Amino acid sequence: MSNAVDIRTLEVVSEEPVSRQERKQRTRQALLDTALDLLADRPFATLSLREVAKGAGIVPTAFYRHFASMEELGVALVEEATRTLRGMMRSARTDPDTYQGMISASVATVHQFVRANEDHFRFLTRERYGGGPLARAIGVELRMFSGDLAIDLARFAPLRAWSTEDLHMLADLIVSVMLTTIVELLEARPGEDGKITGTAEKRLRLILLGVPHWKSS
Amino acid sequence: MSNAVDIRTLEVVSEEPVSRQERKQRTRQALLDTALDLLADRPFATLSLREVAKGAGIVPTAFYRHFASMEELGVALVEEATRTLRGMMRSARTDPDTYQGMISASVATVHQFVRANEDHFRFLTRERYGGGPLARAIGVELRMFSGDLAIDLARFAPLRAWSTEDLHMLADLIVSVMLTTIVELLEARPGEDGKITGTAEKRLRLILLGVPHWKSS
DNA sequence: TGTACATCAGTGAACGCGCGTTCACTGATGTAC
DNA sequence: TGTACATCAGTGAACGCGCGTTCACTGATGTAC
Repeated sequence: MSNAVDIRTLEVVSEEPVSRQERKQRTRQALLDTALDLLADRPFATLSLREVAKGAGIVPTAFYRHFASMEELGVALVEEATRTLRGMMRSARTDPDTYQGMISASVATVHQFVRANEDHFRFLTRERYGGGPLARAIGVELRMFSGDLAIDLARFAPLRAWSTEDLHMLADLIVSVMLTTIVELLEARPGEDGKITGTAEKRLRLILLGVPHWKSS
Repeated sequence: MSNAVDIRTLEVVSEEPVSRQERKQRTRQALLDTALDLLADRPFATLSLREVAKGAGIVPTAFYRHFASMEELGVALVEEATRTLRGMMRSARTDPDTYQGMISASVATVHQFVRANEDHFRFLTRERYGGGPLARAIGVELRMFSGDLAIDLARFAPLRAWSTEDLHMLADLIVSVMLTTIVELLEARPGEDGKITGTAEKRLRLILLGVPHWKSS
């Protein structure tokens, strides 16, 4: 857990001069990091401004130098976490030209990103259905994600003839499998990862098996 | 919204004698109903004992005559809501013998149950990923649900040869589509129901199209 | 380079409020005889 | 059927606590000349 005590120690040790702007940015990040830590086992709505400030090593009133409210911090967290999500999407878009290659590569990418950014994914999946403005912001982001995926899918030969609507249906279905997989990975006990990614691949394989036989109506 | 003021009025109007036991049961139900009302737009963790008691028309300290804590009330709510879920499962198990019949009947059942019990389904989907004991209790229930579905699926001719593991994979996939559909229905604007159930049917149809071509490894 | 002033991230006291929980109580319902 | 006692759902005062937010402030960093 990163808090301002650590940061101050670092500042003393490494003698670099730090501008006021940089210090402010570091405190802001400490607030975001503290919130993410606290979110490991509780929903966002239960976080208090005071405990986040305390964790970041500042007095509660100084919180307002960075965010007008906890909700504003929440929005910043959504932005941070969805940056990770977009990174994952970009990383998965290496289009090998077989289904099986695409499936296992995608699942491997999801696995790798989830393990490397558990707190971001936990936050996203937990707040996705939590209601309120954060859930709405995450919903918008996931719909963009799904839209991008639909565009990518349209390039695949077996899907060239599909209507836009059906492509979106397929993309949503794939996203939903991915989200289920992400939640399973986050809830997994150690050593279960292989089983979970294996099941995820099976699910995608089954879905894509139906594609050549699809008729829209 | 039901609260004790209404209840007392009713008691005065309808002159039936009410046993102490019955009165207690009614107050307990008023607490559950109040909580469910408040949960329409907030996660469970943000409810306070005091506001639930107030909504049910009792003083905060009387809350303890019914539940030892808010968490205990939450568990009771999960039980109430999953009773609705099990009712839906039972209702959907009318096994028509074609895929298309099964698909449209199941989706229609889900649609009908969601619209008739929006608050129960909103509670379940919202708390499913909210962390804590409620999320765990709901997770257990959904796994049972999926297990029952796997057993039902095993009776279908095209699935007789499938391994237990693959049947569970398929059942989980179907449950995940159903949950996605439920959330979409709860977030829908008026008039969108047809589009949502249509998409849900397409998703299930695509999945089941793959079934005859499935090979396990 | 040195001085005088402006900026502004962080401080600390103070506020009123709703919270969960304790406790001794009340009075209607239920039971034993 | 009538009386005396037990039960127990709901009451109301009181507590200490953490909350978000206000305000005037401090003192290091930044800027103008």
